[in-house]
Parts: sequence; C-alpha cells; structure tokens
Amino acid sequence: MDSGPPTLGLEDGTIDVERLLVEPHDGHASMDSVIYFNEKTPENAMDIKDVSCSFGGLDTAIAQEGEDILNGEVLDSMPNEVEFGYFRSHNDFCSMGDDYLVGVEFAESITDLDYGSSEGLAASVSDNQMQSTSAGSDTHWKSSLFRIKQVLDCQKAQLDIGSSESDIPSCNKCEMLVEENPSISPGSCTVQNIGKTHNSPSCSYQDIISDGNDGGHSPSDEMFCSPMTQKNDEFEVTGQDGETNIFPWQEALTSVQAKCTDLPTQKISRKPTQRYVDELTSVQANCTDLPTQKRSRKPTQRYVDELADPIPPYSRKRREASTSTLKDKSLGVKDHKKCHVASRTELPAEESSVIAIQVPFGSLAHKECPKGRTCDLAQHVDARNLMTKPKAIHKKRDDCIIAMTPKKRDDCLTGAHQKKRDDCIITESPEEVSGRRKHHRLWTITEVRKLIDGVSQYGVGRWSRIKKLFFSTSAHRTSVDLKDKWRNLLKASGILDQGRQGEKKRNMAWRPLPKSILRRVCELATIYPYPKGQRPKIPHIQHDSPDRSTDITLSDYRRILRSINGS
DNA sequence: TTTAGGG
DNA sequence: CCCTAAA
Repeated sequence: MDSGPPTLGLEDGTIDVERLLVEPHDGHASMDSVIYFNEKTPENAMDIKDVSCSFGGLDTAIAQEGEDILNGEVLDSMPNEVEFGYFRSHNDFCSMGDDYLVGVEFAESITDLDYGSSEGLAASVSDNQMQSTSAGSDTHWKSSLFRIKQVLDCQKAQLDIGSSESDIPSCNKCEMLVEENPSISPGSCTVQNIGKTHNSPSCSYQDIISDGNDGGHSPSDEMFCSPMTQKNDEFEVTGQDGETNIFPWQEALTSVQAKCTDLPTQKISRKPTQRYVDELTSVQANCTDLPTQKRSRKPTQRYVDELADPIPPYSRKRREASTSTLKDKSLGVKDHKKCHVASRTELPAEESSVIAIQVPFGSLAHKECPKGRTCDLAQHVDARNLMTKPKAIHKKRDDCIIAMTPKKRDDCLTGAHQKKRDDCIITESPEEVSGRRKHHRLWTITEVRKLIDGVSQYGVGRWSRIKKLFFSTSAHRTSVDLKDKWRNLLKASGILDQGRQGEKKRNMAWRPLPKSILRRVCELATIYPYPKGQRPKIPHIQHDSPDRSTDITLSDYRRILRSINGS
C-alpha cells in the first residue's frame, strides 16, 4: 500500500505502475490504445497475439481484427497485417465513464473488466475487487461490474469476447506503443523487471493499481499510452540510449509471448490471469513512461520568444488611447500569434510560392520575374525604404524590413537559412506587435488576383463580402486591407490620380505588376468607379454579372456560363 | 460593424 | 498599414 516515492522503478525491479497509470501525461487524452509494431517479424506477430490475450475479453477489437492471428496463423498473416501499423482496438475496459477516470475506481474498473473477461470473473471480482472497493462513488463501478457479470452469465458458454463489447459502456481506444524502437523509453523497465513483475505476487497488477490511488488524477490515458503522447514521443524522442533499449524490449516482448504461448490457440483464452496483466502493465509502463521524460526536454520556441520579447520600450500610446481596449486586445493577440505562428507556417504555405507585386524601380531587372522570385532582398528592401516618402522612412524602415524578409526570403532562400530568418523575425515581431503596427505583409499576386476576382464579382466597396469569400483563409487582410489594396491598385494602374506628378512617377515602380492584373484593375475601375466616384459612373452594368473584363477570366467564364444557362 | 478616405 | 469619421 505504500508505494513509496514516485519513482517509476521500484526496488524489486518492478515498475511503479500506479504512478504510471495515474499520472496523466497530457492532461487528458483519448484512451486509444494501439499497438504499434515496427517490425514484421513473426515475433511481433506473436506479440500481438499476446497482447490481445492479455487484454482478454477486454479487447474485443483485437480479437476480431486479428482473428486469424489468434487462430494460430499468426506467423503467416501477421506481418502483412501488422507491419508497421497498429492495431486499434476498442477496448471495453476503456469504456468506463468519467467516473472511472478517477483514482481507485478507474484502476479497479480496469481490473474488474479484465477479470470480467476471464472465467474467473465472478470469483476474482467478488473476492478481491469488491472488498477493496472502498470509495463511495463506486456505484457506477458496481453497476458496470454487474453488467459485465450479467453478460458473462448469459454468454459464458460461447466465451466470445465480442459479446461483452456491446454490453460494456462505450469504449475508448487505447494505444500502446510496442516498438522496439530506440525511441522507446530509456530503460525504465527491463526484461528482468518484467519477469519480476509477474513472478512476484506481491506486486500484482492489481495491488499496484489499487495502491493508494487517491490522487484524484484523471488517468485518461493511464494504462495505455495515449495516442497523442505516443506519437509525439515517436518523433521527439531520439534514442539517447536507444541501443540499450532495443534489447530489453525485444526480450520483454518475447517473455510476454512466452506467457501467452501456453494459452490455447483458440482465440479466446478466457483467463489472462494476473501474470499477463502484470506483463502487460510492465510493457505499458515502458510506454507510459516516455511522455514525462520527453516533455521535459523542450525549451523551444516559447522561451525563445519570451526571452526575445523585451517589452517594447515605447508602446503605441496612440493606438491605445484611441481605440477601444477590446479591439486592441484582440488585435494584439491576433498579431502576436501571427508573428509567431503565421510567419513560420502560414507564410511558406500561402505566400512563399508567390511574389509580392510591389517591386521598387530600383530593381527593375527583377520586376518581370514572372513567377516572381526576386532574390536580392536586401536590395529590394533598401530600395523600397529609400523610395518611401521621407517622412515615413523613419517609421517604415523597420516595418518593411520585417515584413519583407519573411516573404521574400522564403522565396529565395533555401532551408539552410530559414532558421536564422525565423529567429530574426521572432525576435523582432513582439516589439512590433505590441509596440508599433501590424505586420506589414506584402500582397502576393495570388492575393491580388483574389481581390480582383472578388471585386469583379461583388463590385468595389463590398470589401467585407469579398474578404469573407475570397480571403476567408487568410486571417490577416481585413476588409480594410482589401480596400486599401484596391486603392493602391488603382493608383498603380494610374486610374486613381494622386494629383502630383511625383506620385505618378513613383507609380511606375509598381508597374511591375503583371499586366493582366493592371489591365483587369483598369477594367474593373471603369466598371466600378472607386467609391465616391471620381469617374463617371458607368450606369450600364449588365444584368446579373458585373464582371467586365476583356480577357476571359474566371469571372468571365462564370458570367458566360451563367448567361448561357439562364437563356 | 462596415466603408470611405486621409495620413 | 493606421486611424477616424460617417453611415
């Protein structure tokens, strides 16, 4: 009953299952239990069989799915079925409700169910379980147990695991990583351990489990490693002492097999008995053990960010003062997220393939880059900054740099430099977020195209609609952004006169926009005069579709289709 | 809340 | 992009 210190390994070499079971690794997780196999060897096949045996009646899925396995054809059929895959089993024992996910009840429930699957259910349960059940909230447990017993009574004859499945409450799936992989736990449980476990009655599974399980944890994935955790482990855990682990595991598995070998070849050995449970537990222990260890080792981004986030010396009081706090907050959060996440994930996916259209005249050489991979970023950035209105330079320089580096470098640099760039961005973004302005994200050609399509479809001024339909995926780009961009496009197209000649000249720098885009902008501009219509409103807007481009565009196509269909 | 428009 | 006024 005194399980001692929370160490995983007990003195006698066994595993402190309790801890493993009770400790939620990941807060919660589905009780998926899957048995992974990494090798196609017959031994593994046996493993599966064994495991299923161990689960006994609890695991119907395995029994069913791996029927042939259990029927003794393991060696032949197994490898194919199981190789590197996993058996997903809907375990009945996982079916206990939330009530079971707490402390003693849970563990006991498992045990009970386990027994329930065996012939000795009645005896075992009545003798051991009932007595040991002291918690007050065990009504559920009892009822479950009762049900199980009923089921068994009714179906004892056929000994069909599957029969109990339907009667036992909904079940969760448990995953169990039975990899020989080095990634598996650093020797928390060795062969010897397993052996001892099943050899020493004092350390029976049940004992261990019921031993002081009052922590009130929710062992959601207790007994079997949760899928999530495990999968993470698969990747995150690099074999530190992998080599040493391989061996123990193989042996462990072998021993487990051995135990099961004497079981009837019939698919159901109704009596897993304590040994198997113990072994299973041991195996599980190995799996379960992983998460905790791994989790500790990942300082990663967050800390980097925090360290790099030196609360901006000056916060934009302007914004704080003027805008509502709510809005600011949401924006702040959003932006913040964007900086950390979007800049790394979203950009590559969405924008990396496309180049921004704004190309300073300083580098006309690149402007015609069709697909746009302009590569001398520094040049671009500098040129852009220099081009900016003098008064704006002081304020925009950093913005531009920050904004442009991610994208353009994404386009141009290879993965080798990626990390460095990310760091750079991350380092700067916090300041930007809280202190200055929204991340300046250049418009990609695809975005511009979307905008144009949107305008052609909905007309100018329906920015929010366009945003909703065309930019739903890009969290940035508010309707205001769309509007601004459209305005800029008009400027770039020379449609919107800035009034000053200088402006026009500067517009030339934007000309690198694909002609098709500029043309479409012009066309749309004639159709949809920019709000407040400086230009004569062209009254004649065709019936259903506003699109008026001369080239065949998607919207044209749609319009034509529509007209055809209509008539 | 969305748009328009100035900065 | 930001901000604000207006609707």
